[in-house]
Amino acid sequence: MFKIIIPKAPFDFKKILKRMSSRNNNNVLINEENLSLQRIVTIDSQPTLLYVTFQGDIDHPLLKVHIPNNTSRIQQEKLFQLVRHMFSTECDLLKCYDSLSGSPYLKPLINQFYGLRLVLEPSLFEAIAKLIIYQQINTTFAAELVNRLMTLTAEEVEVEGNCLPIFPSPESIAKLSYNQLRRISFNQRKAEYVIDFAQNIVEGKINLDHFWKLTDEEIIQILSNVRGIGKWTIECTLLFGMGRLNILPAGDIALRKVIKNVWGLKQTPSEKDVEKLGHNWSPYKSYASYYLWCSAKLF
DNA sequence: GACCAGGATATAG
DNA sequence: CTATATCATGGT
Repeated sequence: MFKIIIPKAPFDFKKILKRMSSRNNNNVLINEENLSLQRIVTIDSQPTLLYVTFQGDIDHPLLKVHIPNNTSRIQQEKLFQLVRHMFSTECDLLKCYDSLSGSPYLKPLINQFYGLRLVLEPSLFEAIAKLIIYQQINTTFAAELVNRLMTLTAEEVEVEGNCLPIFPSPESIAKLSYNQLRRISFNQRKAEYVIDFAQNIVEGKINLDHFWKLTDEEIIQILSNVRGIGKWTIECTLLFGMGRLNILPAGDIALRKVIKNVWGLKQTPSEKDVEKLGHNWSPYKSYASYYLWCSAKLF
């Protein structure tokens, strides 16, 4: 059993998968040849296999979502909604490109990444926890820390011979001790940030489900008061965790370096320089940030 | 071995 | 309000 979801065109699933592969997350199983993706998502606090394949082409895209056994209608609908959310199927990219293509620096990127959409984590908690882990250290090491964390909490589901790790729930992380994370090479602060954040969620001091109704500014207000979450993490939460469209993490070191190269600057621009460059990318600053970021790694 | 990584905080001036 | 030390490990 499966259901077809029709994303807005243009929609390039190959580029989307390539982007996901470059982030080497162990809890996502990607097959770039079949254009398929598998991972475990949580629906009604129940681990559920998400298995998506792609058919059609960039301008006539079809996402085929497999329906797991023993799921109710309501759970199925939540799963489909999650897929739309994860792959930003409803975003009007043409309008976005129209707005950004005024910049001669961005136009080549739009051609290069045409049809590439934001890829969001299925869970906002997972997105924020990972962002805290990704602060400051190089991305391969950060990905390794995430993998070690998943090994530590040891939740996984076997699917057709493949073990798919599950990113731990807030409850699961909240139970850990700082020393457990230190043993897998978290520094003391990172261990505190991640565990304390999870405890905030468990105790209900922060309600992430409520965030979807809030404006960017209201979310900034709430997250600013959380230890371990600063400007960069908030901006990335809005962008990569929630898919908000007008975010430019101007202080990000990777973004600043790409801009230096793309603009041919002598030295790396400051955060304020980047903000000035991007001030007329509204209301689609997020896709400018995203495509610049992607061009940094050449995926 | 130095220096930097898709930062944040505490502290001092 | 700006400047600086600190974190800790892996890649270059």
